[in-house]
Amino acid sequence: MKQMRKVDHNSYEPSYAQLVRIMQEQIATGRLRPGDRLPSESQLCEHHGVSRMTVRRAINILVEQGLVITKQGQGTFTKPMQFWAATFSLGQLQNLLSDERVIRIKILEASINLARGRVTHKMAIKRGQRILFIRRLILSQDKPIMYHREYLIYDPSRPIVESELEVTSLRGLFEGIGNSFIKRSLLSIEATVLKNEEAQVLREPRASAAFNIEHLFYDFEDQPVSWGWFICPGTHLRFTTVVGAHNRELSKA
Amino acid sequence: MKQMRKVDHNSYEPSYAQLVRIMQEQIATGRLRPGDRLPSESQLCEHHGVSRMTVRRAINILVEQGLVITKQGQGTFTKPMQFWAATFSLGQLQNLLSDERVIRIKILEASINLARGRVTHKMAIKRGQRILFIRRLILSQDKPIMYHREYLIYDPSRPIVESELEVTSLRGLFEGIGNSFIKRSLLSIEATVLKNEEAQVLREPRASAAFNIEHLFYDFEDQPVSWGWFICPGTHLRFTTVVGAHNRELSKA
DNA sequence: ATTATACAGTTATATATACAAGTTGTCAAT
DNA sequence: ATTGACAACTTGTATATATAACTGTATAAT
Repeated sequence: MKQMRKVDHNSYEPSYAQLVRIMQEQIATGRLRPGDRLPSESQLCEHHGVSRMTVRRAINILVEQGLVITKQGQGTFTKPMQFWAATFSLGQLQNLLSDERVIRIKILEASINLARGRVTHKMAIKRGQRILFIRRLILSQDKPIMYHREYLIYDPSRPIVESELEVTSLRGLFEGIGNSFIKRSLLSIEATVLKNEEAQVLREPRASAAFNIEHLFYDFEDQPVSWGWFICPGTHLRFTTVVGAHNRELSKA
Repeated sequence: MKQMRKVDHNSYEPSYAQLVRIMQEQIATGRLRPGDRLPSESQLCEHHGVSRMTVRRAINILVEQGLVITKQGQGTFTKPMQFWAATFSLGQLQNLLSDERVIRIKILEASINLARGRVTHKMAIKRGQRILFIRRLILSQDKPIMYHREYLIYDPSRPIVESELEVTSLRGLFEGIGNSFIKRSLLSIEATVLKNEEAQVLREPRASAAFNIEHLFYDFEDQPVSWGWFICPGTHLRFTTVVGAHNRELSKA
């Protein structure tokens, strides 16, 4: 406790945020080792000259970040690094479209088909019902980097169809995809090797590695409205993350 | 506001948790559409008969879940589904080792090599320095499901070496990996195709798809202690997630 | 020895209050 | 018409207080 920095009440940084940083520092430097008990909330109050609510707010943020756990009646303890807790964000896809590069979207096909096979099951429609099928190629500097195929419910009363076709930028595509008509989405990522058609379209070597990101969107009536896949060659994409004690941006919570 | 369920003060469920569920429900059912403004905090206080701090606690949880955003001076608004916000957890690897199945770990090699090439760079050691190299095969029901190769700092004063070798269960492997000596870890996932040796070891067809999970562990002195890869054939692994408005478990925050 | 009770210390929940800070609209003065 | 001052309303920060729930330990009764 002696060697712990104190909260500066004259700083512009809120007390709770300072407290979070101080505790993060204690953990990252190893002054608090995994399994150690933190000073109790009342001790922290006294040491830093803040109220208990402020201390609790800071601790809650640490809990949220996975650095500590609280046990009622016992105390608050630092957690060992949890390998399993690592998460990868799809947001890293956005790295592919750094703003300097020119992103274009080329519509390879837009046709109305009759549903059959897996589509009927996935989108909860009857066999033979009409359905819109779109194939898109996403280009960066006129080089293909992603291949998107998608089935859409064909319903003239829903404006989603027209807007989907007009999209010409990747950002626009995803804004269109995650638009106001969508309540939630199921996503899954698989590792695949490029099929012949995919390799040809993407101008990649046959049978090279790729991510397959499948998406299934539901509207507010819990009806599927879109089912599709992004094929991203492995040469362009890599998901990275850091897990454990380290300085991170402070999410206001 | 009229059709909103109220908090039950006689329930065992804390008020703030009830409030979170109620607001989640409002969003998921579409009574609150993306972009809509929530009732102000004071309105929610009055409607539910709770204090403002309780309302704020509930709203903070919704912010943390990515369902709403708050704008000082304006209000709190529901967010449209964010495609980019989707995250995939490594914890899904644990599905591979459902407890019914017998998980074994077979050490294929454990040798002391002289560092050269990328290893020296990644682990911040000098060329020619001695380094431990381990190859492991993770088996489920005696069928190979993962292939792990790892470089470890060779330092007799550190007990990590012996403990790493004794690991015989997958859970133990990861607990050993994420042990108290590790402060943080860099992880990255790539899509690859199996090389000949990998395919042979894993008894998979040549050139089939796989995930390559690379890890780089640091100790509390920020020195690398382990660098390695898990090769997971795509047939065994798939990462899934749900994004948007849906009922989720309530993380106490 | 076992069980029950009391107590101290801890986190969890909830309220009431005050002020700071940001946004928007109103209204008067220019 | 533009500007500026101000009021009204919003979320953000922080304190003070009270009570509940849980854990572990010490003590007393059986």
